Amino acid sequence: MSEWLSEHQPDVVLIQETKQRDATFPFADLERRGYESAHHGQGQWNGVAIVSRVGLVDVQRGLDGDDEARFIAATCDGLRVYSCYVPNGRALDDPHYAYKLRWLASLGLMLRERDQDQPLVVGGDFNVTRSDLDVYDPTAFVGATHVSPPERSALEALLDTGLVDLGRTWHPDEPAFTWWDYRNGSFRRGWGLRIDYLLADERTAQRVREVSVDRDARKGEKPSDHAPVVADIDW
DNA sequence: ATGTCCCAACTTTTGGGA
Repeated sequence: MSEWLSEHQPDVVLIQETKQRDATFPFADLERRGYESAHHGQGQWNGVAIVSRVGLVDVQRGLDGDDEARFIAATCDGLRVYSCYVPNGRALDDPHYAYKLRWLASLGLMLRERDQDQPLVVGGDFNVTRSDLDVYDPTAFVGATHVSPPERSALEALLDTGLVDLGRTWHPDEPAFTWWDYRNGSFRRGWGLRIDYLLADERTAQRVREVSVDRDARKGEKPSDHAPVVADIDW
């Protein structure tokens, strides 16, 4: 993480699956590097954070009615940012899948009720593909989560509140995968999914210069199974 | 198509979650 910060010099970072309590989050290390942090931790699972070197105020932890650490919001230099870790769902007949749909609906309600004049970037691990272009082999996902119509509709409903999918807008024809399973040599074989998004309001989207997926971060020693989605915004 | 990784625990192996 700190190597990645040094190399890329981001102003704001949205992190998911920190998998720790607030007490162990490296606030001090990040501060030495010039970054303020807000963390909403839980323990072994979940955990979300926002790290910023351009200010960090008005922190909101948790989604209304949710008791898991999957949402944190803050304002960084006038830009409102959400860091979201959408429930995985596990299987279509698992209670966790119903929880996933409820969670997405709850985020959708919050987005519908927001101040539309407030510049906003909603980012994170959504655990949903928007379309089959986001899936390395749709036949391998028949009957699985991450591709089902209810999830995709729920994701589309978020965009319908006036948000732009920056990754797909800047890369309309290539998969731009963001996640590869640790198993099966999936990364080497190109078996990925695009499930991580940066969604911006239309005015902010117009100020975006470049969007990329940092695939290099998926290589090397003990990588995350996700690669960061990076947006360069002319702020 | 299920080959990894990590963590917790009634811990030295197993189960669960991603």
